[in-house]
Amino acid sequence: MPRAGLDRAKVTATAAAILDEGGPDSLSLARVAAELGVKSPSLYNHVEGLDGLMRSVALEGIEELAQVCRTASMGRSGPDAVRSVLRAYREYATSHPGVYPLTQVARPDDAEISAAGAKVVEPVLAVLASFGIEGDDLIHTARAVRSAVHGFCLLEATEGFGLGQDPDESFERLIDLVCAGLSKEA
Amino acid sequence: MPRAGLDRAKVTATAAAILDEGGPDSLSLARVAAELGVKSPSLYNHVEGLDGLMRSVALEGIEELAQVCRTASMGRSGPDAVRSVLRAYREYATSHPGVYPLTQVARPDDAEISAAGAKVVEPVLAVLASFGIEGDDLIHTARAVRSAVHGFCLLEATEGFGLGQDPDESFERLIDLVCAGLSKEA
DNA sequence: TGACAAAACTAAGAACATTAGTTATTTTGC
DNA sequence: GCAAAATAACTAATGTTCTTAGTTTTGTCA
Repeated sequence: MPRAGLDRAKVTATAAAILDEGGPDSLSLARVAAELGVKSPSLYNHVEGLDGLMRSVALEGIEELAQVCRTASMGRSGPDAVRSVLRAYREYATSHPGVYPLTQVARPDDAEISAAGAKVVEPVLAVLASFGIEGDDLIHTARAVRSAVHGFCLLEATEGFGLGQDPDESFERLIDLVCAGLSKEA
Repeated sequence: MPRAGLDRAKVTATAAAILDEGGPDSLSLARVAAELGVKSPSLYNHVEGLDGLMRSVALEGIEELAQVCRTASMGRSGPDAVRSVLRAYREYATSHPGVYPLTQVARPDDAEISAAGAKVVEPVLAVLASFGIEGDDLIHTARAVRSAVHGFCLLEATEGFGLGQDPDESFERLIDLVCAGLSKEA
């Protein structure tokens, strides 16, 4: 029984790769263990079962997504900032089709996850504030914008759009629509 | 072995109820069978396994959703129609939190599901056409609007919004934002 | 070097989906 | 009304999975 040198990060990364590769149903402890050359009970030394593993993957994904959005918002304001952040958000979602959906299931009783989620919303709030929106307006508007981009990414990930028109073009139009709405709002 | 008098519709309805009651992970053949006073292999006489059952639930849900949207769009146009259809859509989603997500996973190779899905999009297209949008614009705009409402419903179903502000109010603002964007577009 | 913690293992259990083969009950055809 | 065919339930069995418990090996540290 040579030691495999695993840790939480390696297990989580393997799970994320399987998820992005094979879709939501492809993830199992058995699969992860096989990938790592180990038997599934061994994973319990690093991760709290399947639920704990999925939580780890989600947390990692949320933090990456937050980082991406923060970077995209830096030094920008107005429609330019909206475009930049939404594009970056979608870029993350499309390049992590298996992990992304996990990042969007809230666990109100999990402080760590909630805190990470707040970091995703932060840049969005900042961008909207640059339109002069504030207070309750800010929350409602942020929910609307988040809904739009989230819905788009999910539909795209599940092939929900059918064929024909270019999704890239559709997404640019979605940004246009959001910006138009925001300008009228302010 | 008294006969239980099952058929596809009863099995599907039971599955839908379980799903709406207990969430996505609560559905199993064992659970459905227990609910119906039967052993799980018996369900195979009515439904093609778990996958077939989920497909049945999805198809039923899509058809109901299409009906709801069609009704809401009748005799209306412009922002009034947008408001009516989006509200009806959300109303269906919130009252069927377990079934709704199933209605939105596309299966490009399944003609029956695809056809039913098209019937949901139909009223949306009609409403947007009443803004004078047509051609490729129509498709792109429909995708954007659908993304927004879909994303909102999913986030709401997974408690993604956190507490504080009233989701009803947020949804009305989303409608406002969409309408503002559409007016500017046309 | 010897003790202890960590990480792997084997074994076993429970829940599930699914298939095969069997029996009872409808329904249909005459 | 009755025999035959179709239908719907069942039991039994297999394979997969997660998970827990207990064991053994490996690495580290005094």
